Amino acid sequence: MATIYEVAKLAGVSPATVSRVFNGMGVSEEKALAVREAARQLRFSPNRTARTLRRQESEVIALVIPDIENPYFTELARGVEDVAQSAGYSVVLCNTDSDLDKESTYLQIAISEHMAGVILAAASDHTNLDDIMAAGRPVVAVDRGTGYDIDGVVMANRTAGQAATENLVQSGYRRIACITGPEHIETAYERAQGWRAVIARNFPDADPDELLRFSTFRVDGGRDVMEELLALPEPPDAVVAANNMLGVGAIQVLTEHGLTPPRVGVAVVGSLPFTTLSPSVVTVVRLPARHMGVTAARMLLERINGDDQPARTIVLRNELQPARTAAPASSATRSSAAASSTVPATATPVAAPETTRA
Amino acid sequence: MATIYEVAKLAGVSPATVSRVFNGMGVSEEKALAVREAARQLRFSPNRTARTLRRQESEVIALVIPDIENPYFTELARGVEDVAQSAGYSVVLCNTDSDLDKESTYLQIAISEHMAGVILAAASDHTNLDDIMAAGRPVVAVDRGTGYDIDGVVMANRTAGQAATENLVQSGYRRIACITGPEHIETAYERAQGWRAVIARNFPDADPDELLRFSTFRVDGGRDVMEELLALPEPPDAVVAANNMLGVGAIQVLTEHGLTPPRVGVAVVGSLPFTTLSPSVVTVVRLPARHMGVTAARMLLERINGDDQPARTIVLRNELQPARTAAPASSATRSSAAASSTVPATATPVAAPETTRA
DNA sequence: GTGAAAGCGCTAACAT
DNA sequence: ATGTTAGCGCTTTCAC
Repeated sequence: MATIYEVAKLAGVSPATVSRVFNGMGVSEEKALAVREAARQLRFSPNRTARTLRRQESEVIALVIPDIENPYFTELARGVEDVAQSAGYSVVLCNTDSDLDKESTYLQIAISEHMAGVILAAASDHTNLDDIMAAGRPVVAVDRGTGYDIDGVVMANRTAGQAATENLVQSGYRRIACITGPEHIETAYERAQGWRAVIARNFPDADPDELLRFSTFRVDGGRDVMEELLALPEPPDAVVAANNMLGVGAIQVLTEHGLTPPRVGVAVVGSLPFTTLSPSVVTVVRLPARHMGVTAARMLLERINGDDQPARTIVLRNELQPARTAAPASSATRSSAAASSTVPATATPVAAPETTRA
Repeated sequence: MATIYEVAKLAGVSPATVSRVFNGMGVSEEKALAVREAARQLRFSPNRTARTLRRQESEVIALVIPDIENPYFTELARGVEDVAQSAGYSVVLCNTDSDLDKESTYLQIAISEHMAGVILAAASDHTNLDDIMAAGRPVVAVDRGTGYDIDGVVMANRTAGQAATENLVQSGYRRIACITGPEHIETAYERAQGWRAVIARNFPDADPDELLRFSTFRVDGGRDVMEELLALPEPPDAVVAANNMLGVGAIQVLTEHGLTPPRVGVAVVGSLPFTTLSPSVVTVVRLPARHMGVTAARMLLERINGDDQPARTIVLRNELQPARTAAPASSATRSSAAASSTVPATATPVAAPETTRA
């Protein structure tokens, strides 16, 4: 590739002038034109590596996520991308596979490539950010906290778990299980806490943890644990899945056992973008993943531009999309309120964020 | 961050020696130890930007895809990642949204960041690779060709379209529509060609294109076009969806109309990882996306390492997973062969690649 | 085996 | 407004 020196020579100016043209500094119209023409002829495109080395900062931001195959995270990625792109940044996606080593490798790369900042959905609560903080790179946490005092955007997880569970209770289910992710992941724990609270309130005599299962946040995890629950002497009549993947796994297993919802009630925290269920047989607590990405990207850009106000945490509100069908007749009383609170399947709700200072 | 100069001073050696230690060149055991210790103390990590500028090559490869929200491409990404990682390369994912401008921006970045190579699922057949070829960066095409004489890995698209259609014919369906992607995308066109061939052979009197629809390769596209088909005076009794997203959209609409498969037959080219359908009511032609990623990454690494044999194209074989249920009784004769060729829902077939020289 | 020194392509003082 | 120049941190000849 051509360099600014070659362009400068062809245009009859100094390298500095070429650089100025490409960085929007003050250059006379005449010379600017000559430079652009020369650059075009030589198919010149500035060497970002050299620029980054010199400037000590690149125009790329890293989005570090635990599972690229989870539509929740790809939706998040779209939000980040859209904001970043229009601000002139490119986004590189790093998939950690929930592996702390991979995650720390990517964070190290972010440092040593002088990336402008990082948006991180931490692999666990043990993620170490010492180095990247020391390097002065802004980091925004998404989906999960980190234990560091940094900006973050999270879902209202406890509320989401509660809403999902309450909906099942109101539909008349009475043995409601909960399938969630690894206990050391904040979202998994908090959504389960929401479930716990509703169960304790409605069924004070129930052994709270008999029907609670920690697993992975993946389809397989949902499958395994659902099988386990069905094999119980007294299986549940409904289940809360703490994320989309678990929900898919659980529904698959139920379907295979001939227990398609609503024969067994299902409520899922998270959207199911690629399911093909008949309209709304499962309750969904929609998580505004795209919006989370947009918000996080905006916060990161602010930090990149030097904003140094105290760290903020933004909690995004979720939206309940109740199932249209209620529990089968064999189940107990069902509130008529539940049946009436339906929502068209095609509704595209807008998530309103509620802001909190950390 | 610390530099090699600081490490060198602390270890009592020259910067060159520090560099050698970190690049596995011959250095005495004694000095190597001192360097490592100094590096540890200073939390030194080599500056990749400087290295890349000097070496004119970085250890990252770009994976450029049209839709990061499509599970087919994320599965592909996993394959690429696994191979790349174990070879010491990191992968950055670039989402073009099927937009030629975004795509060309990313290709430009790949050049100017001196990336080691690119794996590209082209946004269309108009993708311009002149610059990146001129820069001497290896490019491997995946999923779709590019019009350039470069390495590639593709699915057997025509065969896949045929297999999907044939399965519906054998199940007794007789008015079989085809929903496919944009005509200028190779995979969309070829899968439709497979459908065309089977229809022409079995129903020579049918107007071949009455039931053919080009759309986008997205859920919405599948929905819109499925609605259109159902509104026909004589709607189809079955449909071939040319990719996973179209399949999801089509099935959603059918379900909403109370026409859940197999009342209307559905065959999909591509896997449906997140569906929750009862076991195998739709026929799936499984596409080995992960395998495609693995293969492409291996080819790219060979090129990066200087291999300069003629360009190769590898065609991956697909695998038919027939629906377990056949057409409803209202449909015409159904071959008993179809009913017997079932496959357990849990089977995880291994895709065998077949190699071809371009 | 080891060190000295040049230079990758760019940007940002500084000087004019 | 424009040119000159030093230097970002590393790798790699070239001497020794």
